[in-house]
Amino acid sequence: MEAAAAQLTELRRGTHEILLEADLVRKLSRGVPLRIKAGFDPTAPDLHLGHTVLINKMRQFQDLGHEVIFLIGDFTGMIGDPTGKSVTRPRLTPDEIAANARTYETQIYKILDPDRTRIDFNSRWMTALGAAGLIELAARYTVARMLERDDFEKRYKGGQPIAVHEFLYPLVQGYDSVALKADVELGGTDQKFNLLVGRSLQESYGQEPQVVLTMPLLEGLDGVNKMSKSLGNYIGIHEPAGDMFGKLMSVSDTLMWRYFELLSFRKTADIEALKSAVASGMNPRDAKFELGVEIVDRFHGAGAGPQARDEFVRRFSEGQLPQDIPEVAVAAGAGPVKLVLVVKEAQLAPSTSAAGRLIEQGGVRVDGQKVADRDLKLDVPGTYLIQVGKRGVARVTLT
RNA sequence: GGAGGGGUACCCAAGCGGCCAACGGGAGCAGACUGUAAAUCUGCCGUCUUAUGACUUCGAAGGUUCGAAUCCUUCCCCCUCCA
Repeated sequence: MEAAAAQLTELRRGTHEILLEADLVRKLSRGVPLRIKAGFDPTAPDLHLGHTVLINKMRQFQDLGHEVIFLIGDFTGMIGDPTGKSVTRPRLTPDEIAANARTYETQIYKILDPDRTRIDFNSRWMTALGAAGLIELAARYTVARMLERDDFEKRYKGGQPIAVHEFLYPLVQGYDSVALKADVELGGTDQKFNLLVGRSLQESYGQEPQVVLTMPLLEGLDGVNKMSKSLGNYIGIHEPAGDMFGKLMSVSDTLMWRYFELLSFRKTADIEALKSAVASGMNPRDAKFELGVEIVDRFHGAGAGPQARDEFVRRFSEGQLPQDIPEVAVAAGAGPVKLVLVVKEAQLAPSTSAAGRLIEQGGVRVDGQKVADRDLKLDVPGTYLIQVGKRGVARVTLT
């Protein structure tokens, strides 16, 4: 195992905050593998790159020789992390939880080492704790300290309701650390309060308090908002290699470095070298290529990255047609059909009106020829190569 | 319980009897420029296979009117203040 100082340098990368860093150094110096804990929602996982920031950090701990616990909060899921908006969630059935856990596995093992990952569920100890245990747990924290959490504080001062059970969320999450004897707990910056409760509860139960390490929320493709599904500015880890690569390429040069920092497994020094190469004339696009290749390789297997890059160059830099052109059959009936209808039927536009607009704007090509006439009709039967915008292509056969 | 404000297209937000398919901004899409960068500029941004046309849309349902997102009635939902 590497020296504590060397480990710390890597661990600091991309990290928002480490509390307390001195504690971490002390723990690392013992040369014994540490227990790293991070909690996840039991609801159906559909991870995007934003989520992987935290998982990457877990991976980093693994690479440094530590033990990682991927904790699924099936018990806390009943409470729902308090936001003031969310209502208590219905309990998932054991089958649903098991299914979600399996989905998690297929996703996280693209990043984590299965041999050094433990998946656990907090219902394991929370159910056993019972009502009496819960009361005992609740006795270890005060309302005043609970109200330090800023959304509680805001709601309390603002006269918004806070249900009593909402206080249980941080307590249960903290108790997980007690049950697991966690050395370090990872979480997003928004988790800071909950993570700190864990520290305090561990002390109360006579344990050495965990180190809290928070990771920033990754900016989405727009570079402004956090990456999230609802904002549509995300890259899902299940997306096809081509889409994944393309989306990474569309990221701004500034954001690219942020992605390198939080998503790449390259050494920090490598990234610095790349940065100075770009500063002295390297095409930023080529640096971005490297990022894209690394990420696509990770989620689609070695080799998929270079392939996606080559296809990207062929397709967009050289303007050639893609390797695989979807074949679409459209039943057109008798006589010539309007192109707008064909475009709609081939799912290249949501409606004929939209297809018409696209034609007017010069966004539609048939067999490579730009179409100018909105009312253009195609002969039936026949096969046509139809292109819409930069991305939409299909070989459409009319019958 | 009392007083008041509001619900408009993906989001924010004008409109308050006809000129409204509905101002403006954001997002999105297409085009130009490029490294499919970003930024910028231009255009589009309800639907409909026959379109100076029809149909659907302004919380819901009714009503008044030649004509309503705009007026009236009832209902549903949000928010603010007082108790």
